[in-house]
Amino acid sequence: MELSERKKKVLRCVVELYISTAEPVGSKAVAQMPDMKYSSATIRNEMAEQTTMGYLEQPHTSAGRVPSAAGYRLYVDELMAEYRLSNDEASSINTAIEEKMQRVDKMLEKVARLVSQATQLPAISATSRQGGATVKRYDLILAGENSVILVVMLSTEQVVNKLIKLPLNITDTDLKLLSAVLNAAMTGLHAEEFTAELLQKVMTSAGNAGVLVPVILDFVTETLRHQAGTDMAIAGQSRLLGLPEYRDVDKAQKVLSSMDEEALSNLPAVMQGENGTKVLVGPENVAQELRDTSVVMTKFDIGDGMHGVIGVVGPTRMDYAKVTARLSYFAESLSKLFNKPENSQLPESTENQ
Amino acid sequence: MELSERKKKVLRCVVELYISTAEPVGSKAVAQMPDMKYSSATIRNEMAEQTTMGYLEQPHTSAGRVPSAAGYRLYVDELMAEYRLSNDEASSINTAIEEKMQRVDKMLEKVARLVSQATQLPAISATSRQGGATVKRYDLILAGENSVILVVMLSTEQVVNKLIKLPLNITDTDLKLLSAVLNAAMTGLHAEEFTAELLQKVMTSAGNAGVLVPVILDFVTETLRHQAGTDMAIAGQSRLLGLPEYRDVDKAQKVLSSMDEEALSNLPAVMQGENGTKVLVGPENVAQELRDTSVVMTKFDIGDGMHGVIGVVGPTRMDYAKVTARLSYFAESLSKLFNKPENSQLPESTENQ
DNA sequence: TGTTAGCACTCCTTACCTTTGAGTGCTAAG
DNA sequence: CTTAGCACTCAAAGGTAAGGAGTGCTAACA
Repeated sequence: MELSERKKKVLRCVVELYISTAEPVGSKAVAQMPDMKYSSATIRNEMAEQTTMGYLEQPHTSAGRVPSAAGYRLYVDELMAEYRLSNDEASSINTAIEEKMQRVDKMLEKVARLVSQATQLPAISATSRQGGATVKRYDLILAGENSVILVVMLSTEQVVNKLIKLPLNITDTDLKLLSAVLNAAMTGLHAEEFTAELLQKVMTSAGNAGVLVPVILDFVTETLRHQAGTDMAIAGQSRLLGLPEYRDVDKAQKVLSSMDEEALSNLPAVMQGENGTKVLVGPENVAQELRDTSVVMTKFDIGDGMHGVIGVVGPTRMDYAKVTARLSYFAESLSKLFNKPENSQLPESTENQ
Repeated sequence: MELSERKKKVLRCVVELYISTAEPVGSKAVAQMPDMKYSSATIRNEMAEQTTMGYLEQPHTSAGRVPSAAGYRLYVDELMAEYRLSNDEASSINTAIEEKMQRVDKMLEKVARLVSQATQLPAISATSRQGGATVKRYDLILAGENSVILVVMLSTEQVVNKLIKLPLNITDTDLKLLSAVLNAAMTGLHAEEFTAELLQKVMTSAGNAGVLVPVILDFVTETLRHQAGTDMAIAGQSRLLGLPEYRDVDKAQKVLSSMDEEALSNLPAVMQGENGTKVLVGPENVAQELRDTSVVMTKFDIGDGMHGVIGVVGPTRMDYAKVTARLSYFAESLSKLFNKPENSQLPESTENQ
């Protein structure tokens, strides 16, 4: 069933007025909108009808209307005007990403912080991967008398290292052998393939430096397992408190602590398969605590089957157009960044001086 | 000037009652405390006197008394009974630390989370170092056709790495030369000593692989600066909202956002030199936003001139005895953990891409 | 038939007033 | 020096009234 043009227009006005004022919207206010050609009485009828249809709600008889979850849904799906980022916004996002992404190990944290800044809402960023990573190569560097640096390159092009202290002296030749053995026997394997038998086999053939094998294996499996899991960061939680709907401390606390906990760590799972930007309006959230909170999230590509998710949490009354636009742009820029490694840091900025 | 025994006893009662009830304390309530041998009238006089002395405050004429900052100070310094952790508490902290500290790069985050759990307050954990780190050695590993792994070992024995993609082919010999040049010219330097002239000099003498120098230099300075600076994590912010003093959303927001921002990143600086556990009561905090919030923090040792700080943020009315006891125990346990090197569970490792 | 002006009605919000009671300071007696 | 007694203070709680934004409905109008 399609709604009439007028219905759509009115609903859209109500949603947008409510988004910007956070107060129930009266027929008069709608009538006063620039290109609204109807009187408040007509709009009153319209709104009454839409209330029975379930798109609007009335807090009490003599109050204005507030969009229902269904109303928001319709708005997001059909009525929302595409928000086009200004060049300023776009380039400020780009330069922010560019500046902050120096250290990848803090990546998630920084992304979350940036997204939160851009949207003025609490933000979450997370990574997850479909399959498991494997090891691509091992290198061993003798560093001083009795320590060796293990450098491991993963199939994801990520490089991790570990400093290992040696109880006894091991020569460079020993390390060369060990390294050769490792690269021959222990590459291309998933976390669960590092078995005790493999350990035995590698240890015996690694000769003198074989004592290092258990430590190395421990480290590698731990790393791979960690890779497979989900890592996440949260930023800007305090922004929630600035919003009128969270003047109610209990409400705010529920939302914030469900962010703190794992309640939202299924965020990447929700995005499984999906592409583009996903909006969960209020009750569409599974978690009970988020019943009157909306979540907007989007995926970005890290390459090699790995992807990340960024999302924000806010009141159902949030500026979906702006938020989705900014989030998508972020995701796009991040994807570019990660998939263009030669270009050391810069995602192609649309139109930057 | 020493206070009389009776004065101390009364003050202590007031503080402890207020800590547990969050309501202004009346003379009657104090008189009813188990070992209080005076009538409410006597205590009334006592409290009136302590009010003029500045240890107590009266929200309004007909209300009970609330400890002032000076009152808390006195309590913390002299009156507070040492809280002894039960075996249960101690061992649960220990097992928590042991279980969670698998990966060092997430260490801060996990410590913060644990501390927050143990104290039921928002917690911060941070690391900082006294001097600045320097680079001890560079290694370059050719990894595939057109990428090279830079491995940098710092004076702190920390190892960091970065994968660099090459636009043109560079031979192993080129890298050997570059590596030699780097190790000769760019070790032992602090972040601020990496000047433009140095860059020029190294670039010219590095021959073919000289193009890599700017990237390397960028990475290294950023890393050193990062080392010198403070790294920190926050957890459990939402717990603040459960406390009656932060029912006022504006107040809560001020505190939370000053945690989010750098306002508290001077936390390690505050601990500079100091040892043991430090309590900052309300206005003793420099930051304006924290005027009616207390901070308790303590240092722990990571070894190699590096130390960490853990702290919690809460209302001036907080259970100082419990909180300081738990915090100290945490710090102690962490110090032990970090200074037991054969316990190989804690590699100093850094991930990079 | 769709649109609009008018109007009575609803009911939340705000302000103001009163009551209540916990807690005080002071005084006088023990 | 301590304590009982008492008048006083003032925030908190509750109740009432005025104000006003917004509605639904009806009737007139294009």
